[in-house]
Amino acid sequence: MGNRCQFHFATGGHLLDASQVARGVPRGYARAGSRERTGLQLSTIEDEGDDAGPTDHGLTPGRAATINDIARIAGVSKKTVSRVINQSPFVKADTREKVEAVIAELGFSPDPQARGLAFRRSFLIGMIYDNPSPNYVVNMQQGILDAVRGSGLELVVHPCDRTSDDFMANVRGFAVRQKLFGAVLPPSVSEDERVTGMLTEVGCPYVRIASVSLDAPERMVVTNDSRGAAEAARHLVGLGHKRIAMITGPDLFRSTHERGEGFRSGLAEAGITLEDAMVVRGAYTFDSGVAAARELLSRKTRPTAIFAGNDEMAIGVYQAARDAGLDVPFDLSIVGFDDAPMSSRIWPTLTTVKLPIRDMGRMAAEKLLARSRGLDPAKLEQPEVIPTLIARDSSAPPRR
Amino acid sequence: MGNRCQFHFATGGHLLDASQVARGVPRGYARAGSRERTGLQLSTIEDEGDDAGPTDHGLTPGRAATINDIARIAGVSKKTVSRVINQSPFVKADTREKVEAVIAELGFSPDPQARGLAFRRSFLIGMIYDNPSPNYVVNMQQGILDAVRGSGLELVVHPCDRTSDDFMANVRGFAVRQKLFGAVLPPSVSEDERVTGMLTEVGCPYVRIASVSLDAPERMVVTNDSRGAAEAARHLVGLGHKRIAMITGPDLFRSTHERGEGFRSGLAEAGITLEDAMVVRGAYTFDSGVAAARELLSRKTRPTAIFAGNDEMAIGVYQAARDAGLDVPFDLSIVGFDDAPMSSRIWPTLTTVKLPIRDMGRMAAEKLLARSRGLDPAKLEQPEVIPTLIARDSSAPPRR
DNA sequence: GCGCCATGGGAAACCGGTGTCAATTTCATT
DNA sequence: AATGAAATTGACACCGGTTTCCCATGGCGC
Repeated sequence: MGNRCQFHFATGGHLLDASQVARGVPRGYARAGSRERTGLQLSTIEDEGDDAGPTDHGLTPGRAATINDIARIAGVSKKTVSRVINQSPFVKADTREKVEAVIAELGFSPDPQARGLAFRRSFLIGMIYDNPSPNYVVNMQQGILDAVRGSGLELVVHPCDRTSDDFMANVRGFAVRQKLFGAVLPPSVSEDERVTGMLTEVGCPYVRIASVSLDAPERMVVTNDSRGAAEAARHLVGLGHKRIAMITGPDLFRSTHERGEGFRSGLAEAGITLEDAMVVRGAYTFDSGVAAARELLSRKTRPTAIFAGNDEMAIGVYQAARDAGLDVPFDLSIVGFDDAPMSSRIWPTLTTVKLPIRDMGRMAAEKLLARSRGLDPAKLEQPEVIPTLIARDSSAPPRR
Repeated sequence: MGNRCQFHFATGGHLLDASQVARGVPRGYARAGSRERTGLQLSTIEDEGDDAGPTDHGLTPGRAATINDIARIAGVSKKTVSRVINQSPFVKADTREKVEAVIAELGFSPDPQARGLAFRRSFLIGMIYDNPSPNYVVNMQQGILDAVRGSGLELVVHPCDRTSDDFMANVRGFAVRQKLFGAVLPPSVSEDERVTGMLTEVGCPYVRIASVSLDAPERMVVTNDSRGAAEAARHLVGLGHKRIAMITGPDLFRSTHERGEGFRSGLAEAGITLEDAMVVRGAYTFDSGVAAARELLSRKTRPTAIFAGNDEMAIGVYQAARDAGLDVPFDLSIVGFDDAPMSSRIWPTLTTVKLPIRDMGRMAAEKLLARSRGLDPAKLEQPEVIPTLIARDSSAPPRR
């Protein structure tokens, strides 16, 4: 077996050969400034090619350049290099240029670990979630990465189980140990006050993503689920439906309430009342959707349209409809929520309410970043995220 | 150019107040050993509750305990504490116990940044991928996390675009800057020799996940896609199909070849030849599946069964079949590959070949970890991952 | 020419760990 | 009891940055 990077030692091997330390990677740096004691500047990072062939400066080849190398070669102290890196305004223009030239030439980039150690804060954003939907999770990750691209920040994923005994200790340990730069909390973790309280206590910045404002604006990305659900109601009403039912999510989720209320009020606008008998609780799972729909469809006067709290359950409704011999959309219209990938592939394609999850992730990360920049007020007061209705083939006027 | 990611503070704001530094978090530690110059022991971490109320030792409250505190209180040098943390065998039993008691009492846990700085290696595992399937990505992340739980390692996700110009510089920058503990490379990144070559060059350990062995066993998790595809072929042959077609993936992917060859040889076992005319290239996307199936179904003698290289395309076949007025499975049997979540929700449910993605992620991470432990040979020589056929409702004997 | 003040820049300590290497103990032997 | 090897332990430098504190410099007003 190859012994590249042997880490064990019981066998006498020793590990992590220091000679294997990586080489430098080129970067570029930005300008601008603040006061001394600037603290935690994120550098603008561009991964350049390997083209910047450094002329020999007496560096050990194979060893990444450090701030000391830059200082020596540029003929300044390391503190001055640090000032340049951190965009301190107290550096004369020509000194700055000289240092930046050396930095560029050697492809120097500051070590995040060393920087983090000195800053008492890492350059890691944690995404802490307890959400079973791969689509949601991946899109949100993408969004967060969209926002941090080039900032030197990285994304650490931390799925967890909110019902587990050690949930709080686990999350706390994660945040504290990693000295997180910030945490992004999607539902349902975002709705857990224990978590936000604990994060505040340990000094970890966070941004919550939820269907209702639960915190200060700079710590919230609010998705107006209620409005999306109302939109769904209007859509069904517009098609001429009167006997309308809904399958809600589990009580545990804030979105269950918002989507329920939104739908109810959307119907109310048209003078239609969502009867209690027409509301069945689901669990945001496929199976619960099947069961709930079966129940609804067995009513003496069955609904002509069903709004499910999420797509997963809506797809379950398809199955119940099939079992009942109902034709979708003519015998039964179905509307979901989320726009899961499946929704546009199933037949008939599912009318649903789409949440721009990736954008939400990006916005959340941008709020986290805003603190380290000039506290961009525009970023901090981003308007609510408005879901959009995507009308597809699962909804149609009720058969007369 | 957009100025997203401005880090300037022209506005004078400075960030991340150092006073926000987090507090300590309780931990426990493990034993075992090696020789001096041990290096990089992963500690066993248990997130205990907040119960370990430390008796006063004159620590600044609100500040996490450091190795210095432990040393002072235990009456030993910090180096000895370090030895205990790193499970060095050169510590007398009673000294170790004394130190461990203090560590437990104060809930001390070593700072990964400081440790990483000294080790010249971080405690981060990078998952570097270019894979559009949320299901694949999330499951693999889960698997990796399954393996690293309690080890103090964290997972940093790094999606990327293999066709991008700065792909290599980007990945290299990531690995070098973060001094990754290791990288997990799922397809298609795992098949890119430029990446593995670069990682080797910069001294970053990695494990590749692919449908064929491309590297030393300790750096490979091999999924026998070929065997899975052969299983699919046997399944269809067993049902009595003779006119069988296949929709392959894009040439770019190794799995395309493996699945193609496996299917071909599976049919060959039964004396059936997969005619070239019955093989259409897809792109692993829904739309390409629809298009490919349309083409196949327009042949003078249309196939009675279609094997698609992945579920996404298989679902596309459903649509083409519907458009052609064919009943699945009686007019046309469909078999996919992956067992995407959608496959068990669509109707008729899709017969498919399931890859234990989560397990694959776990195995990959375990190989990474094995290096830092006692090089568990069992972990390093794990057998191939065998996909399993899941027979559902989309396949049936061909109509007479 | 002198004193003052604002600014640019450097020396040294420090962040919280680990590696090196020598000093101190412990213990079996002679 | 002296001796030498092996087992333990600690002092100190160092990882690669940042912060604190202080000095040097230069322009300006008198």
